[in-house]
Amino acid sequence: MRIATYNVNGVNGRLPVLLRWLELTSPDIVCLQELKAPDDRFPEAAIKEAGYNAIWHGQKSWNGVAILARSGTPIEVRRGLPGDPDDVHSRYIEAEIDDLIVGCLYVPNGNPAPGPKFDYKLAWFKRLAAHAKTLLKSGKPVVLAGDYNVMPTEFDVYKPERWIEDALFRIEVREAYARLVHQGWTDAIRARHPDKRIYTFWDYFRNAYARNAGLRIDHLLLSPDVAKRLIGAGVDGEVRGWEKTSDHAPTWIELMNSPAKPARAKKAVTRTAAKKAKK
DNA sequence: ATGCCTATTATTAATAGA
Repeated sequence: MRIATYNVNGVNGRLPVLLRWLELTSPDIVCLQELKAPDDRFPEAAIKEAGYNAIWHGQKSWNGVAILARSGTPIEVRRGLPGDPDDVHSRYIEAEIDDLIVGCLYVPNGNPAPGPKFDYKLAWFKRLAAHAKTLLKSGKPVVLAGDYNVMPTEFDVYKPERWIEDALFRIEVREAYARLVHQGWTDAIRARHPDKRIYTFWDYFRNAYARNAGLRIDHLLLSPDVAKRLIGAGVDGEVRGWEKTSDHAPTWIELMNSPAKPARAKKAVTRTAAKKAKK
């Protein structure tokens, strides 16, 4: 099964692009960010027509997140992160889809940094990490997918030195991301492609896409059970080249449909056999 | 160091994004 995350940058303005991409790649589950629409302006009918059930948490002008599922209905289990009842931004929604828990998130941008927006980003990240830990402890299979607004390492930026002071790359944010992953999550794209330059975002400015001046800021973090089922991961980069497109590209993982026991057992045997053969 | 580009909201300019 395929799970994708896509910062659409306006779900109504990008609707033709979104529908074309859904038709083309048929992901089973989709996490959307930056709907930029209030709840009553979510294009439910068009999404339904495309074959998806959806839940969403909208907001006027900015933010907004949604989860789409092709088979079955996403059952909403949470909207908003715990820890701050005064936080009015629509940046987190969580669903149960079959046996899987899917958290769809949109981390604050945080610029300019330092400043109150950066403080909000760090505080939000702290709440995300606390909730992520709770999810891990639950022992359920979990995917936390979305726009994290952080490039984890220098390898994830076209020109790291330009971004040192930026809220997406400041050391505090990189460390917060590293600590989150260290809880026991797998950064799926990096796990599948350890040596490959991969970007998920290209600025509208400066002809960034044509120059491949990109950032890797959209991530799918997998709990241990889900990580064992990971058989593929990638970015639908060509979508970034379409007309009236988002500045982000859809980012996805492919999971084995059932727990990975038989395949893993086979692999382990093969490795042991290879070792013995060497001796 | 800054603008560049693109969207939304509200009316021609401001704000946010990354």
